[in-house]
Amino acid sequence: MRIKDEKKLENIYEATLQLIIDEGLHQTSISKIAKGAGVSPATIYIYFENKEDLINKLYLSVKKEMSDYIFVKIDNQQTVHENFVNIMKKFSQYIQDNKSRFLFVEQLQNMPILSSEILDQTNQYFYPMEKVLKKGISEQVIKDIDTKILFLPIFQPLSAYFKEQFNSDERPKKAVINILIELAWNSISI
Amino acid sequence: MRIKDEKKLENIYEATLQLIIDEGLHQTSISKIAKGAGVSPATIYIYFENKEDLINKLYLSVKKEMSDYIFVKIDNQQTVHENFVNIMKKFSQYIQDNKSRFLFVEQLQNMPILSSEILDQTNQYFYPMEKVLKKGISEQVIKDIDTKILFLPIFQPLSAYFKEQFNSDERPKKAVINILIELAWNSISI
Amino acid sequence: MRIKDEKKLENIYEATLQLIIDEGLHQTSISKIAKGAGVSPATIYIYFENKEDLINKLYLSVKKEMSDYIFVKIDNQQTVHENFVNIMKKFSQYIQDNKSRFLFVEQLQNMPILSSEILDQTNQYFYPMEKVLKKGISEQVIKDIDTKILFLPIFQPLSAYFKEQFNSDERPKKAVINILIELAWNSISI
Amino acid sequence: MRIKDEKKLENIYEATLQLIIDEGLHQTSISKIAKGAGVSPATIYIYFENKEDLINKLYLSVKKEMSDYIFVKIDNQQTVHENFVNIMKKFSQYIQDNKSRFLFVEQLQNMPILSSEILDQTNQYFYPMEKVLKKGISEQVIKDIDTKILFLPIFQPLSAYFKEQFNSDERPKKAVINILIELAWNSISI
DNA sequence: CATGAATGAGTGTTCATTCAT
DNA sequence: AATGAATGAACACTCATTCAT
Repeated sequence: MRIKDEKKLENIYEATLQLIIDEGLHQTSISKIAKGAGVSPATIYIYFENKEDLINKLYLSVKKEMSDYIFVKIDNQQTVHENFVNIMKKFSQYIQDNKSRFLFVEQLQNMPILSSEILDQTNQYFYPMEKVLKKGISEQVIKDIDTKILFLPIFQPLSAYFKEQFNSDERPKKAVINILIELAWNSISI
Repeated sequence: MRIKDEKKLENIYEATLQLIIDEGLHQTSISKIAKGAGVSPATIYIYFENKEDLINKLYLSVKKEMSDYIFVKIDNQQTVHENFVNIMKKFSQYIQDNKSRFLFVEQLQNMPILSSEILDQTNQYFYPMEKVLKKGISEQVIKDIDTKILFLPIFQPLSAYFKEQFNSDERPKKAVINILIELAWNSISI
Repeated sequence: MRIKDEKKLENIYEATLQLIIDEGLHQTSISKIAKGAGVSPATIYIYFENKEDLINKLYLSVKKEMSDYIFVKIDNQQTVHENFVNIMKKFSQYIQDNKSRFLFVEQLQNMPILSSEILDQTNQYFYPMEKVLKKGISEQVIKDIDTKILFLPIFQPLSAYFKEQFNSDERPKKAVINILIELAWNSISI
Repeated sequence: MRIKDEKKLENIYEATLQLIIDEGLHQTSISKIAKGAGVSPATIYIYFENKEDLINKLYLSVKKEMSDYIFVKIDNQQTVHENFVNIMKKFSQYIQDNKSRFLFVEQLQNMPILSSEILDQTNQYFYPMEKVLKKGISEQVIKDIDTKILFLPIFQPLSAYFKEQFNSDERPKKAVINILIELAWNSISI
């Protein structure tokens, strides 16, 4: 028996991601993915149950990679503000280094193709930031508001900025990123 | 193009919007739209060049309606803060009263099907808010930052909140909305 | 608007029938039918809901044509035996003149693709023979047995004979046909 | 071909038979058979040349089993009529005890997938009945007609009855079976 | 202006079969 | 002998669009 070719799986993921950000989900067909990955359409069905399953698993894998990068070793010695800024910088760095992965995630985020199980799972990936926020609340540095709500002014403006820049083929500006991080802090801090 | 039957156009728009939010763009076919609108597929091609054109025009029309509602008569007698809060309340009200229109706009926002001309045009609809911000800046109530950037912490967190609530079939909470408006103001004010 | 082309429907029916008797139902694909009928696969879906619907409607139409031919004007003046023999001769004649239609019906007869509604409907087509049998029973010429049961020794041996001959590419023999008709009468008569 | 594992062959046969009567030939794929038999698709190609070969060999094997059961020890002491009735009862008994095997045989009987060699071979299985008929003819109990023709009124009506009952999920009735055996005898006897 | 008929090209998925181990 | 991986070709069906009326 032949053994599963890990490279093939990687190729399928990569082709899917590229197609979705280039042409949109509704133009991304299995046969295009197969062509892009250099495999037969039938091969995709060895690795995934169906198209939906492929998209969901890819989404999960990208989100995991993303949060692994962003939340690597948070220094407990640092102040909450320092923690906050570091995470935001990592977040920005990841997006700039992984434009296509970021755009992929943003495009799929609110689409019915993603199962709620997958969405729940990915939300948990951001737990480290939650911990920092709770520490800030207990230290009375951050407003005492449900952390789920606090996440919104933290990540949404910055994400939207990157999206806008990428969609108009402009490079995100360091100065603006810093401003947005500061505004986010202004928003949530006491 | 001369339009004979305004009602037909309305039906096509309505059917398209419903289908897109119910089943997603990639399940929304011309023939389904035609069936939903009670017209022939061929009729749609009298009103629009092609599917893309239909989607773009619908997007534009919804955005226009939205901004018309939100920015109706801004009172120059009021303070900048009052203006700001009023606009944000209108914005929230519109979304709650027009859930499907809002979700439609959000779903399409980052899709390649929208032409950049359309996106530029819709951005201009938010000019009235820009005016308020500029007044605030000159009065040294609001931080002196490019208004385009200021828009991000203002609208993104609130929009994201509504999306999350709607997608998980929960009603948006008045208290949370007020908090988010306040956080937005904290973010941009001096 | 174009009007439906009756010739196209005829072509689709004919192509389907030929394919099924030549290659069997499980080799008869929509695209082969389309090719055979000189239309696009999509066109078939204008005339029929799906493949199953096409097969069922074709089956119904052939059975109808068949029974219309066989049971045309049964002479009430004649004896039951004369009626019986005439019907059997017509039956044999139809089969010999319409080999492909007969084989089509025989091949589909016991397949799950036929809905029970269709089978019920086609059974009713043989009502005229039932009338003759009932007359024979009341005249004490034919055994007093449920007509549904009587149908079996009447039609099954003859049908099987034709099938065997056609499948081995031999012409059915007049003498054998007459013998089988006689045996059928021997079977059911008192 | 040397067969290592007799159990595997049995499983493949059984899975094929079940699938064909449950879902029909055109829904019965090699991979479904493999799954049902608990083997790899590739394994099936060790035992059989291809799908057609598998179906033909299975058909042959079922027919053989069937005739072995029906024609076991025909008593030469008994009259022809007794021999006839006994065979018919065995035939009926087998069908009732082996509903799925019977339906499988009937479903395939007139399909192009069966090779003519196979069909010829299976016909020979019914030679014992032929012997009885010939004895009856020489004793002038049975009409002097080609035995191949005599087979038709003997087996066809009864088979058709069982098919009808099974297909409409009704149990065959003992009384009807006996009537049909009697009608068959009426048909062929002098 | 408006229509339903018509279509070639495409969809996601499964097929019978072969390959490499 | 036996396997799961792999595949090109096919499947039933739908697509966005155009045609003829």
